[in-house]
Amino acid sequence: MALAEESDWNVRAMNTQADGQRAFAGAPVHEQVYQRFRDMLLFGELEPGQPVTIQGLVDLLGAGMTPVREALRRLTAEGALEAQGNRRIVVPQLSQSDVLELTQARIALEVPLVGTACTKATPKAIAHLQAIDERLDTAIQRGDIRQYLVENHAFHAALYDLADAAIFKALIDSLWLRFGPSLRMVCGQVGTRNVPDQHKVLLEALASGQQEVAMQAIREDVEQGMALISAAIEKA
Amino acid sequence: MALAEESDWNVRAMNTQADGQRAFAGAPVHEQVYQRFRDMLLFGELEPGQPVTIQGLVDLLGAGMTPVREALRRLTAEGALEAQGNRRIVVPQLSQSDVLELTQARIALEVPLVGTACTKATPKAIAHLQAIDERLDTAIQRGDIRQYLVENHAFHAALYDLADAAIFKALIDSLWLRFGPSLRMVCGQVGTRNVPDQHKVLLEALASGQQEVAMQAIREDVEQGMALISAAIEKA
DNA sequence: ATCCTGTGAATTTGATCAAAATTTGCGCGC
DNA sequence: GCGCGCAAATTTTGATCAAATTCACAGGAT
Repeated sequence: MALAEESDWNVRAMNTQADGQRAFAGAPVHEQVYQRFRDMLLFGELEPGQPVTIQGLVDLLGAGMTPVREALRRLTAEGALEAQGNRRIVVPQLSQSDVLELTQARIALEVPLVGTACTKATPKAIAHLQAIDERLDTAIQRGDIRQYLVENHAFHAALYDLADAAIFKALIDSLWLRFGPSLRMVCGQVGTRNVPDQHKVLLEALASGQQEVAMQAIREDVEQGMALISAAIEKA
Repeated sequence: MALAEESDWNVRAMNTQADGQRAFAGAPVHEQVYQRFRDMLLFGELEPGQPVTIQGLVDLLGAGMTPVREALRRLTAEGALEAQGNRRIVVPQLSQSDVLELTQARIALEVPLVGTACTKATPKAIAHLQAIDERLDTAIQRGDIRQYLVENHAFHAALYDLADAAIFKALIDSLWLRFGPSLRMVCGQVGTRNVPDQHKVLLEALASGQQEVAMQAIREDVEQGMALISAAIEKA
């Protein structure tokens, strides 16, 4: 399995140390496994079609079987993983119609959410978004695919947080998990340099409160991004 | 303590089990637990705010701990249950802003999906929907709240199945799970007789291929239904 | 081609450990 | 003498694990 092998992730060791107040020190193991695997899906460390075995994760992360099970079940419920009827779990492979449907769903949810975000944007929040976008540009110039994916996700996440709409956010997160694994294919074929985005337009519209412009910008951002995925699938 | 209430729904649960869900006989236990609890949420057998304990389900469903855990983890991932930071799980209580957001999300997803369904509706499928709607009316006339909820859900599920859009369907299912527990409050206060619906308009529009009319009908159906929930919450 | 069987993984259970909530009990002030 | 609050003990529940069981698939024998 192609899972990254930096797992000095022995949870037990960390917990038996001083009862640390660190980021995930107190969190349940199943939560840690979930977060870790979720990042791997979102940031291109797993390939579509790749089988995911419970045993594999148990061995790799040094965690017990039950927490791994729960994390996988949770990800399956979110559509991030696909349970084939027969006890097998795989990273989903998107068909062209899947991509089309994902595009429509993203537009249906993200466009109105940006509309809401536009009415609640503060100068401070906009500055935060700009800072993320600058790091995003830096990652592109360096050709750092992984960092690009991280910052791009952070940008959208921060944007949607503005709207203060937990339910929309959860639905959108679910969608991102579905196409996350396909992004690596895109970057592998297109390269990060040619990735277009509407972030600059969006930021200006947010700053000046032009709701319609912002909504059109996110719509195009979504369409462009998903079109890249569609093209990448076509070639493969 | 909430033991009284818990034993209440648990008893009901055992009764429904005795009635026999042979359809899931061969399915894994965690799947069966999931289906059962999901039905309980959707069809008003659980109250918002009610605590859900793992061990309670273990004892009363006679299942092991791991399958129950997995089912609950899955339901929390779908937003059907709420994990309070401290290891406790409860049936979520919707605030007014939650209801508003749910309404917007339902409209954002269900309206376009009905648009798609409209282009794919066959006479046979429409007849099926009409059959469900008739059973729904019968349930209303008999004042059978549970059956009304079942048929209403079946109607919408069959409608969305027409569109053949698995991702939209999954997102919408997630939303239904969120407001399911609140429906009982609605029926308890309003009674089933006064529940309005746009199903007749919708069916005619489907049959004649009037896409815009169908979309407007589902929009109003959603708005009316959610308005009832909003009103019920206001009184409580 | 069908059936049998071996292998490996998923599923499930019961036990064990840890954390949270509840109750208990004691000292203190009124 | 009578509550009141805080802290320790109890008890309930959740989290985790290791072992036993079940299941699906692959290869070989009939």
